[in-house]
Amino acid sequence: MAPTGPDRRPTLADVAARAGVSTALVSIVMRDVPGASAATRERVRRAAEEIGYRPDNRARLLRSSRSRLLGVVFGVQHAFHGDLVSGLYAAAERVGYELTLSAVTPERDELRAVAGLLQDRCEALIILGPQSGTTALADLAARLPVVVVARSVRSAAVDVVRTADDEGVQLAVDHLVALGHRDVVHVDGGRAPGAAERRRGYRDAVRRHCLTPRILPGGLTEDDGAAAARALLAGPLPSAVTVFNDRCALGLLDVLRRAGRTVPGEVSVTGYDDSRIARLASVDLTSVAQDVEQLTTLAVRRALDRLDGVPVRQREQVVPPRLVVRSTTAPPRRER
Amino acid sequence: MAPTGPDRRPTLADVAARAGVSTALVSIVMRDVPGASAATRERVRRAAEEIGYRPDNRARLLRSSRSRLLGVVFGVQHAFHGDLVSGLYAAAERVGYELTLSAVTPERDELRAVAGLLQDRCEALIILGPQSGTTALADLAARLPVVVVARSVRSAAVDVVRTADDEGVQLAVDHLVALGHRDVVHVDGGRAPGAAERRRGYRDAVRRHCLTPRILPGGLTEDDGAAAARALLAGPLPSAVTVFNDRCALGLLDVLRRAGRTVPGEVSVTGYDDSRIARLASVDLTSVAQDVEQLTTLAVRRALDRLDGVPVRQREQVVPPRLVVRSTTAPPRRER
DNA sequence: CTGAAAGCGCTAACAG
DNA sequence: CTGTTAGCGCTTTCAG
Repeated sequence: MAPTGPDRRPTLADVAARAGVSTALVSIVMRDVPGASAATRERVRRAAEEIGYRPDNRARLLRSSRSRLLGVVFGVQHAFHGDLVSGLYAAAERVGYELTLSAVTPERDELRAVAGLLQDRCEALIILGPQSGTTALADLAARLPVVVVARSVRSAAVDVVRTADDEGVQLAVDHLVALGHRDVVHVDGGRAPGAAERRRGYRDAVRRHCLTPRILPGGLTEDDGAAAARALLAGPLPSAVTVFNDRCALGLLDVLRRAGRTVPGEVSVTGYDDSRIARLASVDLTSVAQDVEQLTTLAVRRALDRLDGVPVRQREQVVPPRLVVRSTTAPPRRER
Repeated sequence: MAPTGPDRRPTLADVAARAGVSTALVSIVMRDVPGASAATRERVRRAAEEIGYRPDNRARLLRSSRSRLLGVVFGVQHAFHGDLVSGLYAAAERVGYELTLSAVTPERDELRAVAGLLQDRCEALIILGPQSGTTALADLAARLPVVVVARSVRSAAVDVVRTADDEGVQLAVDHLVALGHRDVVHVDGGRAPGAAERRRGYRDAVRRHCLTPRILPGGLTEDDGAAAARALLAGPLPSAVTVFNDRCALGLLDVLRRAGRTVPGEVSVTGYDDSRIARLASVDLTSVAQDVEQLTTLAVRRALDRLDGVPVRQREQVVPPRLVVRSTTAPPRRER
């Protein structure tokens, strides 16, 4: 017996009528722009309050040419994307923009996620670690500014904001070598975003130290790390391992320890992402941190610059990573 | 020197002009509703295609009374919320609704998340594991249908779809007792959504088996589990532990194993959520699974029922959980 | 089956 | 400082 009454949501006109002014005035007051006396302002505000008025975003956006809306495509599974989304909200708010989110799920691919945002008339798109191919992204960028975060894209059409992933792994390797390790293996991320850069960073760093690179296929999940650990256990253990990301490192750690190998006693291990899990007291994984604050701020700024037609020097902005040393790395055990 | 040309996005009118028909016809064709001949349909479609027309959601929503939009509030940190969002997308699509997401982040509270959705003229709200108080939710429900997922709320105003969390822990306890355990401890979730129910389920089950309940304060993160494990290690170890959720169980497992205790040799452990992490080969945690498909389908359906004024029997819909037995539970070691 | 016309709720020019 | 006047792009009567 729900009263399905005529309780239409109050509109600008309702407020105007109640306050005895024109709708335009109400609009001015609601948007906090100059053009109304303090007295009127107060009266309008009260009227709006009394009837529980809330501006209609849709109508507002429809009317104004700029929607002040940024579309964000993110993977609902990726913990790191969660961090990025948090940062993006903050960054967007600082510049007076709103975010509309569109998730990529196992059943909902990037194409669909993007399509939804396009219909919402976002001014620009920020895509986190996209899986789409370069051409698809370029096509998209022909329609509106596209900023890709946390993945490098070889296309002049899209902007990229990413961490210097090669540098990140180099930091890890340098740290291990400084500790005295001479036998450092890398477990990679396969075709995941950033994996190629990290692999390269590893190779460069190892060569620079005149050591022999050895790369094991990994991936981005704990299972991939576990598999890599089993491969590692099949032969003589290296003294240190740099792993593609924290999740993978976790799986690796787990299998290693179950096999009775001590970390960092027999093997030192580094992860990547400085995720919450790495910070856990019980895990306490040495890891490479990405600067979320920086990444998100730059991404939003770049989107706005494109919208404002600000000339842009570098299409790709690379943010330096930071090594967070914890307890999974230590000097190698002396064997003699 | 970006050509800020007059390349306005094509509108209905543009398509109409190109196809030599009226805008109304185009609207009909684009929405796939009856009222146009196959020939016209084809012609309009081609015209739209040629100029790359995309309907403007905002305008569309503004004009039609029903937005066919469901607002979803979720925690960007919670892995389980990610699963729920995936399910909600699918469920909404099946009934011809769209989702608009609004994230709760460390800096963006539920209130803000909800405010954003209200402005977007969602028809109803689906809130995942809300932290808001009952009164706040009730106030909200006075404005539009509110469906709360994965938390029970004592209010006649909002609908609830949740797992029978008490039953879930009971399943775990029954399983452990069946294995022969007589000393089962529960590590709880404090004030987290569902924690009270799980505590109660534990207590009931233990009493039913004529055992003595013992509850340790826990929480929802790995660190909480680690702390609980340390507390546990301070005294004689129980033979089994049911933990509030998988993350917490993970932290507990880790500390236990580092202390040299074997699982499930000395202690059996169960988690809750059947998260990806529990399924990892290297973790392989016995856990209670929530039926995401069911939860999300019911949530969407309930929202629609409210919108359609369908009379509703039970405000709260409770979905049975399922125990997934893995390798962290086994018969207790005989001690004599 | 098709087209003309009237708004949805709001903002942006103006003119008073 | 205030009010009037046009629409934003679309859907929806209602005639033809």
